[in-house]
Amino acid sequence: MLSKKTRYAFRALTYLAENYGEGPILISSISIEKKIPLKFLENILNELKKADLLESKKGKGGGYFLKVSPKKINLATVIRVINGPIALLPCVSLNFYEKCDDCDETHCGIRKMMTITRDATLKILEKKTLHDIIFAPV
Amino acid sequence: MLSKKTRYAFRALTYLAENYGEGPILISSISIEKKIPLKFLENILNELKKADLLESKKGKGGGYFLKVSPKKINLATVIRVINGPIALLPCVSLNFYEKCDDCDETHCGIRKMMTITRDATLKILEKKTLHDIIFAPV
DNA sequence: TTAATATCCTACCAAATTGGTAGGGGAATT
DNA sequence: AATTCCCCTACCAATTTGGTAGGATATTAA
Repeated sequence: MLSKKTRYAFRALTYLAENYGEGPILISSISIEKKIPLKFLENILNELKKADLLESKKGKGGGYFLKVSPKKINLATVIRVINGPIALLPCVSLNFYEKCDDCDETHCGIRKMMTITRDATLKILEKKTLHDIIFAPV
Repeated sequence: MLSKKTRYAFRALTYLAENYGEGPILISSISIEKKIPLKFLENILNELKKADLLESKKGKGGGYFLKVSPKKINLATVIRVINGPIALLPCVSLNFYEKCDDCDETHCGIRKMMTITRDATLKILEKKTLHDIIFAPV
């Protein structure tokens, strides 16, 4: 399951995507509009910025805004930044790989099944973007 | 990510699947063979039994064994019993549904994307069984 | 140049979850 | 009756999660 933090991240990003191209948005606006605790949100937006998804501007007229178009930010990227691995096992993760002890990976059947699962999941999450969230058909 | 407990469960079930039809297997055998802490394993097997995946026999010659064929136990079932929901959000879960506050579900774009993701994941996890883990091709 | 504005950074904290351990009770088999 | 083995309850330490608090730092406008 995605953490509450990740859900906050998606809601904040959705808001920024809806206002893409309209200049910086205040943290406090996002906080109020999307009902996310302000200081917690600060942290989240900062992480997204360090991951190069957002840019920020300080001082009056400042705030946060998407660094690239909503069509170029896919869901897998967001999840990896805030939530962590997408794969169900560390030994199957592409971005957070960890060897499992007591397991010959080339012959591990569990690993094979989880690899297939990961690929199916990624096929969706890497294709869908913030744009798809906003303009999802009813 | 799957918990360590779930990984233990899969390893224990794999072992039982390999010995399917050969009578009860001792907890202690599984514990030693698969290197799982004995008392922790007791707990896991008991949960799997309550979920109707295993049967047990007490007294001498007793132990645990699969209730049905390895081909009839799919991975989604195991994960749900030990790990919990498969969906990435509670409001998208089929077996552990919870309403999310401040969210009109019929219009929530995030929810739509997570539903698609869930379906793609389930398509694999509900089709693959313990049998597939054992006889996965190299 | 100074005041106002807004992000950034560090530290702390409570509650929940995870991954166990300990010890005995009770049922079945020989 | 003795043994074997499953079953149940309680406890515990470490980690993660979901925050809060307070100030430092950068930018802009007057």
